[in-house]
Amino acid sequence: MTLSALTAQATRQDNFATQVLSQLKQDILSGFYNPGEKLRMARLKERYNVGVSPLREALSQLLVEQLVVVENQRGFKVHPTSQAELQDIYQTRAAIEALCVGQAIDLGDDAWEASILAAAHQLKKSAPLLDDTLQNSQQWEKLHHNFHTVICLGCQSPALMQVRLGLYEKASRYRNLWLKQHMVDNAVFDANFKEHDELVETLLKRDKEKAVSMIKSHLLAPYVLLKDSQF
Amino acid sequence: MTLSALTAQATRQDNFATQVLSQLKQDILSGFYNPGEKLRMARLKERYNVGVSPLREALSQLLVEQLVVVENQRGFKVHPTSQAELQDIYQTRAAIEALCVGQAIDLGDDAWEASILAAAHQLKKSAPLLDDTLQNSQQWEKLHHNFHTVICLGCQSPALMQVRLGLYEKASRYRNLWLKQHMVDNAVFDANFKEHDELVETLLKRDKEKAVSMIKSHLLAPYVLLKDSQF
DNA sequence: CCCAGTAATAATGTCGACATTTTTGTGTAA
DNA sequence: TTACACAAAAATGTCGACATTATTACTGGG
Repeated sequence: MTLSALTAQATRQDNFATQVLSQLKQDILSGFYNPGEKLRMARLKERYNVGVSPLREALSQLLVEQLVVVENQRGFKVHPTSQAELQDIYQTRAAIEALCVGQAIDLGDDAWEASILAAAHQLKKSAPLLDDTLQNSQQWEKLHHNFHTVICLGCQSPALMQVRLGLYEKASRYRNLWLKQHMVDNAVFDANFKEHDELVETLLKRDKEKAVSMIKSHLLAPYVLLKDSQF
Repeated sequence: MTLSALTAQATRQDNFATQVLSQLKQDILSGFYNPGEKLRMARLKERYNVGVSPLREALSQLLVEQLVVVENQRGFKVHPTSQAELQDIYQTRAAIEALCVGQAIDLGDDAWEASILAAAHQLKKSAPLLDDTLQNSQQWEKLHHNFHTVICLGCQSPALMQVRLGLYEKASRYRNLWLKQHMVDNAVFDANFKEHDELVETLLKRDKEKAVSMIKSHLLAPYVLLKDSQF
């Protein structure tokens, strides 16, 4: 216990289940495990260097987040993918994030506007690196997500933000699976630099209707690419 | 294991964690445990007749649903309540359910309309019993929730329905805590029988704007009562 | 050759035990 | 009396072991 806790450079304020949760989630979202793949305990124990108890706790949480499924006495599997779920997730995500943006425009203050400009700036600065390594691509995606998160934070609703995050994660799984399959990186989705500038402008002008509409199409753009793929 | 599994009349297709999850959730939502109350393992083991493993799995799931909180090495507590969260939950719930209703009006078919009429009928039939026992009151609340669920099902989005359910549950916790505190039953909230009739009519007419508006005010009505209470 | 029934193998779900940490209780000194 | 240090008690988090259940392999009959 002390051994692996230290080797894993664990903050002592997290228990094993919490650590395993984030690793396991990352592995599922990144496509390390395939949809529907059986998650045998022996293998998981070996990979994450923990016993079954923390593993089952982590898997239980992923169960609620619908990233794994369970059948009694038959263990855990990675949540299967489907065209129907892909569509549901992307469309619902667009609707939810549109809701966030709409409320943010009503409620956002000066600090909100400032944070948007800051996030947009960081995003733009990292854009030139896009064609570079996978790591840079992931870094850009992180900034991209941060940009949208900051916008949504203006809605001032933790509940909405949490729902939004869950949908983002599930969508990112489909995106990652697609990227893995097609051997390209995030850059494919994000040729729309201009959209961000225009979005910022629209938000600062508090043009609710246009901003909501832009967000929806912005988030559904990747779906158009993904929807005809095989998962 | 076999013993308690049988005494609890357990369907063999559910493991202990699943059974404990529903009981524990029910106990939290019903207000059996107080907000912020410490959930000591010894007590939980005794109450639910299981070991720590299934308990921790169930609690892990409630953690994701934000019905409990955890601090490392200090165990689990019931999620605390707050005015801020009360407001966030009720307002977000209204927004989400309005979204469901809006989409349902766009997508709902004949079967959807029929199911609404059926649910409304059942609800109306059970209304006369309202002043009766606590059990009838809970039965009515169940039918009431079913009525709204059926309406929302027209949106044809499992993701949205799941989000909606989570918010309903959290809202119901606040409602139950309030009821417990004020020593009255659900009937207080539901003097609005006419609203249901009018809502059905509006839905069948596909008057989206009016239906969305009605749902919002319908769901926020209890909040007006709750918001000035002490939790 | 293929299928059914059965034995073996493997994997799951649960509990009890142990080490670690937190909390409680007690006594001493200022 | 209050504050602090230290000891005792309790509670948490984890693992290994065990019973139960599912899966695979094998054998014999059709």
